[in-house]
Amino acid sequence: MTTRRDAVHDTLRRSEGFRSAQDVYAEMRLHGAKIGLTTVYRALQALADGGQVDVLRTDDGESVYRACATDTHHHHLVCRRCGRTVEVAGPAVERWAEMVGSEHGFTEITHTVEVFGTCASCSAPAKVG
Amino acid sequence: MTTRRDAVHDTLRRSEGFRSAQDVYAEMRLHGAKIGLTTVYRALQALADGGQVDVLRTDDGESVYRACATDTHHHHLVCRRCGRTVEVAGPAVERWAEMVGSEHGFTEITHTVEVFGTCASCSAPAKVG
DNA sequence: ATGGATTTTGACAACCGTTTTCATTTCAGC
DNA sequence: GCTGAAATGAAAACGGTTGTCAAAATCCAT
Ligand SMILES: [Zn+2]
Ligand SMILES: [Zn+2]
Ligand SMILES: [Zn+2]
Ligand SMILES: [Zn+2]
Repeated sequence: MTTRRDAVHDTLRRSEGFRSAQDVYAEMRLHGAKIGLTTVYRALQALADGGQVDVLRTDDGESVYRACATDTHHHHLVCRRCGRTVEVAGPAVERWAEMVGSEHGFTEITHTVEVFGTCASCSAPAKVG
Repeated sequence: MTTRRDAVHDTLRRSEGFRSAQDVYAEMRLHGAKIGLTTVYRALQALADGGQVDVLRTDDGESVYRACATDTHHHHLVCRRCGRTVEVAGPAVERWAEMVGSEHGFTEITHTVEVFGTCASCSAPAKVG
């Protein structure tokens, strides 16, 4: 059954931003979960395949996962400092991608769109003393 | 000296789409170039750092490089079958990304946008006989 | 419950793209 | 030519991920 998969999913849901497999694994172990790294990888893959979590690649090639609140197509605005993530819709972008694709004779058009920035609390001046 | 770097850059310029380091290395060796894989990696990194080539990550985590015609900010429409790539501008997307970021209090906003599809010649029915 | 087939698990090893290391080669300036 | 700095590349190390396979858990018909 899917006890482990659910545990992984739960850990992800409790997280604010995108998390790596090793990340998730470490936290689960910290909290006393009895699970192996391999299983975490498998669970995350399965969840991603089933569309229950979103995946993206960090600049250094790590896959990171997130259990998003909405199950409809959306994109992410993520703080490059703390990882805080907000789900954003972009109807204009969806249309633009479709158009740009078909304009050049391409079909079965898909796209990846991610927005990065420094969130308000991270760009606040560091408090001294 | 930039002899090797130039050679790598040239190989890239002669290519239609995005190429991996190992890809570029293999082709250069095929054509008799005396160069090591390490140097190809270093050259590609340097070119990417200098903004002379664009980089993106394939789904399986490989970095691929392309010498684009324009040196201004742009995005790519790439055929997921043959790799044919066309550079596209998206003023609307640029504005949307900025807006979505500042709306949520984010600063120093950047974005990644890639469009994939099947190009006209790849979606043409396979010729039989 | 019981035994056996089936699935899930996880320690460990293999994989693969990339980076580091470091000894050698190349090059610029003298 | 000589010398120090920079570039090169073979080989080893690295790190995230995937494959292997035997053990453990689960299911199911009896
Ligand atoms: Zn932040
Ligand atoms: Zn979209
Ligand atoms: Zn094509
Ligand atoms: Zn842009």
